[in-house]
Amino acid sequence: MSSPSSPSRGRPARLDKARTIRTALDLLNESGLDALTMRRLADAVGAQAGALYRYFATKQDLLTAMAERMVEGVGAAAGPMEDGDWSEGVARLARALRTALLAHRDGARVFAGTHSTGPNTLGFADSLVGVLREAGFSDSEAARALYAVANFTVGHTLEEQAALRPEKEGSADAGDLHEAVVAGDYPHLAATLPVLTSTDFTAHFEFGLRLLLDGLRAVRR
Amino acid sequence: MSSPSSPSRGRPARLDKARTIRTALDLLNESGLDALTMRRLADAVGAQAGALYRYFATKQDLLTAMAERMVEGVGAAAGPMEDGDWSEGVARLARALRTALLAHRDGARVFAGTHSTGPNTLGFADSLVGVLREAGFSDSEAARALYAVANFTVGHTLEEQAALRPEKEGSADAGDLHEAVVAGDYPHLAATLPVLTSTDFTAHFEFGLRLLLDGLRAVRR
DNA sequence: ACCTGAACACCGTTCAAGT
DNA sequence: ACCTGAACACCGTTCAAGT
Repeated sequence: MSSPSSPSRGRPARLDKARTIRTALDLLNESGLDALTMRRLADAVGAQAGALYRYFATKQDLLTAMAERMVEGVGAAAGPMEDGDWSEGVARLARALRTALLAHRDGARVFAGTHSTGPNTLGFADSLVGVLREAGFSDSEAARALYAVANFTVGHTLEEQAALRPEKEGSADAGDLHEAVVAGDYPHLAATLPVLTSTDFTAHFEFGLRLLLDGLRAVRR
Repeated sequence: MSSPSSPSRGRPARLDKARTIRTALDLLNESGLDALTMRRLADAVGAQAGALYRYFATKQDLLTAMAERMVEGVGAAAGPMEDGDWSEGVARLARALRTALLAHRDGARVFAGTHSTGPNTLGFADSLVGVLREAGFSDSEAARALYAVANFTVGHTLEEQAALRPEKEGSADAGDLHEAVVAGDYPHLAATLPVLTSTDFTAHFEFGLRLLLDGLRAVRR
């Protein structure tokens, strides 16, 4: 029933999977994904790097477990769906996903780089598809809408966290964009530069989300 | 006028930036992003790893140059915009971006991980914003639509290339998803499983793109 | 001016050996 | 059963020295 260890005799296992994942997420928040190494995680958890491989076959495995834990609870964000405002239900789920990813430094990068099939990730997907199916959308419309909303949300949050990252000498930021647009021949970008370099990412996200929801309204006829 | 080198006397520079980028993209196609190391690239180009740093300050710099080169020409995809079908213009640009990313192994990953302010990237952005502004959209609508379309397209293609990647023992694929959905309690995912595990990514992409375009139609009143 | 050679400070992963 | 210690085969990056 329990794996990889039962609470049997012998040493009581100084390492356990859940605590290791929590520590890894703390480390992520403190130092970012690039600084999250198996050696540093082992240090933080009080063990040697090799010991981590008893619980995670690879680093990718660890990252998948972190991604799964990051989206805990987002599937419940649709709320009680009695009144049946499907578009508000979808919006709430999309916002909850973005919020969950934003809650951890480089959260979107971790999530985009993994493919969890755990209950949190699948629970989110099931909720979103469920809201749409119960609103009368076909199976294929609902499934494809899930992908559209999820891919937009992850793509957006990837950009958002990249833009908010402390620019470490040479990595392009909003200032570079401004410079390049002014220097080059981009009349339309120049005209829209204030919006393009705006840091109101919530407004950008809500605009894209509205496009998708209005598009879904049009699909339903 | 020329940097970092003028065609002066001395050795004629066995390395040059453009050729190095081309070789890097070839290497990417052959072996994927994880196998693209400065040492292997140096090998392929007939030099020592350290020599690459005369042309690229960091590996991130190289990746940015690769991303910029990958999207060469996508800004011209809107076509001659006399007739003024803005939605077809936007659609063509989005499709051209996806196609350009798909043309290189891990193309979306490289693109998502960088922020080029080069002429190809900005040319694409200027074209997309231009199509919308000339169709009567406001500056902020056009700018935000650019982000929505680009973030969706990159997010989608990231997923598409991840799904198509050769599954190397343990990385989740469509089979794992099927298994997890059937094993767990996900009624809506179970019902839509055939669509969810479909590999017709063009259909998925076109559906999401249509949502965005229909949403934009609704915005314009 | 351009590149080599060699080093520095790391990585992820494996596995015999200890307890 | 669980973990350590040490190794293996790498990394990105720097920089004196050569030509």
